[in-house]
Amino acid sequence: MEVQLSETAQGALDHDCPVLVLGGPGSGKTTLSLLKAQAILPALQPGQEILFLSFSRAAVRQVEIRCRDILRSDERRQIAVRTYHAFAMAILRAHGRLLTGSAPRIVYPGDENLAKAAFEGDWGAEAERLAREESRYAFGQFAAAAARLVAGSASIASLLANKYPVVILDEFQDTDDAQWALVKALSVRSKTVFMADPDQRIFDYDARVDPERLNHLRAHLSPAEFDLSGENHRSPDAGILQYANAVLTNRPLPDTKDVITRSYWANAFDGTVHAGVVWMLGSLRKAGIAHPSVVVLARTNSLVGKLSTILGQEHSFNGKTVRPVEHDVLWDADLTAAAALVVASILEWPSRSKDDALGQTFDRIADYFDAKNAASASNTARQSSERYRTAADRARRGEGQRLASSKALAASYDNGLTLQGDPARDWLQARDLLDARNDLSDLLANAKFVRLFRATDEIGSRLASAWDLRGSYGRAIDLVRRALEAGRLQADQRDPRGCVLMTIHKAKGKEFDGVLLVEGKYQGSFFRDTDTEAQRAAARRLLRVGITRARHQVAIIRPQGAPDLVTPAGSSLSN
DNA sequence: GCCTGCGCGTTTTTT
DNA sequence: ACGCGCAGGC
Repeated sequence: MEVQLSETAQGALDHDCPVLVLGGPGSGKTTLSLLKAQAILPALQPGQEILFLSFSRAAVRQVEIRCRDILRSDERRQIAVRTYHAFAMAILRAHGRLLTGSAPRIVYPGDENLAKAAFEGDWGAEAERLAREESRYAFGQFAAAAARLVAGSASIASLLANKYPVVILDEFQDTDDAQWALVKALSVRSKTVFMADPDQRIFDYDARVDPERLNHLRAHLSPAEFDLSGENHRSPDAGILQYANAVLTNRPLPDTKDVITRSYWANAFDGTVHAGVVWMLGSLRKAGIAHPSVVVLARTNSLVGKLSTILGQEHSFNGKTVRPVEHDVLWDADLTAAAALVVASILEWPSRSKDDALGQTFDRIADYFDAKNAASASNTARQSSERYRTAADRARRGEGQRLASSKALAASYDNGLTLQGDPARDWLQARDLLDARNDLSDLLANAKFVRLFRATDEIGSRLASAWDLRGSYGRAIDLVRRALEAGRLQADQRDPRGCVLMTIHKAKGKEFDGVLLVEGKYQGSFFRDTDTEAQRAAARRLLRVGITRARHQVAIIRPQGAPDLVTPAGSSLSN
C-alpha cells in the first residue's frame, strides 16, 4: 500500500529510536509505527520479531487489521501484537517460578472481585502478598511481576531483547506504574517506539495511571518527539475531528453535517435511540457503504445493557414501526453467568429431591448476590447473599422457608415443574419462575442477557443432548457453566460488523463508519453538576474519544434539558 | 429476623 | 427512574 507521509511523519520514520510520536485520533500514529516496523524488519535476524504492545484486545484486533493493509504476510509473521497484560502474563508463565520457587497461578477478574469483596482492608497490598507469598497473580500484578523478572535477571532480559530487538508501545499515555516499570526494563536492551495522545487519557481515574507518564518517559529516555496533531486520515473531511476537539477544549462547536445531535423526552427514550440506530444504518448505506459498521456508545455498562434490550424490541416512532436490530454487545459477563446458573439449577429440579433441589437453587441465588456484591460492593447484596445461604441450609434440613421469595420458589416446586425436552421453552419456563417477587427482579433482568453471550445455541444443543440421553437435564449447571466459559472468550474475537454496543472506554482504539453516542438521563450522563474541573476535563476527553471513533457519521443523543456540550467563556451559560 | 417507605446519588479496564 | 442505605414496625 502506498502511503503519502507528511514531513513530520517522514521525520519520525527516518529518526533513530527511541522515538515518541504524538497525535490525536486518526492522525496516523498506528500506520506510521507499522511503516517504521516494516523499515526495520530487513535488519532482523531469523527468529527475531518486532513486539507491538497495546492496551486492550479490541485495540490489538484493530492493529492486526491495519497490519493486513500495510504489510505483506511474510512481514506480518515477524510482528507480534499483544496487549500489555498478555505479554506480561506470558513472561510470568514462562519464568515466574524464579520469583517464588513455585509455578505461578492466575487469579481471574471474577474470582479476584469475589476475594476482594470478602477481604477487609487494603486489597492492593493483599493482591501483592498473594503474588509474592502464594504465587497467585491477579491481573494487576502481571506487569509488576514481569518487570521484576526482566529487571532482576540478565538472562531473561537478554532472552527477550534477543527475541524482540524492537518494541512499539501504543496508547502510552494510559500505561500504569507497573507497565511503565516493565517498559523501562525492556528499553535497556531493545529499541523503542512510543505512541501517545495525552488527550486520550481516559483511565487515569486509576491512581496508578499517572498523568505525568509522558514526562517520565522524556526524563528517562529523552526520545526524539514528532507531533502529528494536525493530521487527520480517518474521516474524509475534518468535521468530526474538529467537532471532537471543540468538545475537548470547550470552544464553540463547528458547523458540520457529519455530527448531528438529537434530544429526547424522557418518555420517548427507547423509540428515539432505536430510530436513531436505524437512521444511522440507512444513512450510511445511502452514502454508498454496503455493509456499514455502527457502534452505540454509552458511558456506563448498565446503560449499554439497557440499550441492548431496547434494540431487541419493536417500537413505534413518529407513527412508524421500528423493527428489532441485530446487534452484538461487549458485555461484562460475571453477573449474567451467575444468573444463568440459577436458571440452570431450576432445570435440575425434576431430577432432584425437593430439599436438594431448593438448597441448590438458593445457593446459586446466594452466589449471584455474591457476584453482585463483588462487582460493586453493597450491604443489600451482601445481606441478600446471607439470607439465601440460610434459606439453602433450611431447605437441606427440610425446614420451611421464611423469605417471601424463597417461599414462593418452594411453592413453585410443590406445584410441580414439568419440562418438555425443548430447551428453549424449558429455559424460559424455569427463568420466569424467578418473576415472583421483586427482590429477584435484578437477577431476572441479568438472566435475560444470556442471549448476549451468543451462547444460547450452545446451551440449547448441550441441554438437548442431555435430555435425549436421560430424559432430564441432569447436570444442567455444569453444562451451562462450560458453555458460558466458552462463549465468553469468543465474545470479542468477532469482527465488528453491523451494529455493536459497548462503553466508550471499550471503544478506544477502534473505528466504525457510524457512531451513536447515547447519554442517559440519570445513569451515564456526560456531565454532572457535582463534577470537579478535573472530572469535567476527563469527561471531555472521553467524549472526544467516543466521537472520533467515527469515519463518516456521528449522532449524539441527549436528554431534553441536558447542559450544552460546550460552554465557552463569555456565553450566557458559562459556569 | 424480615419487610416497607423515604431520601439520596447515579463511571470508566486488563486473558 | 431506580436501587441502595437506613430507620421503624411487625
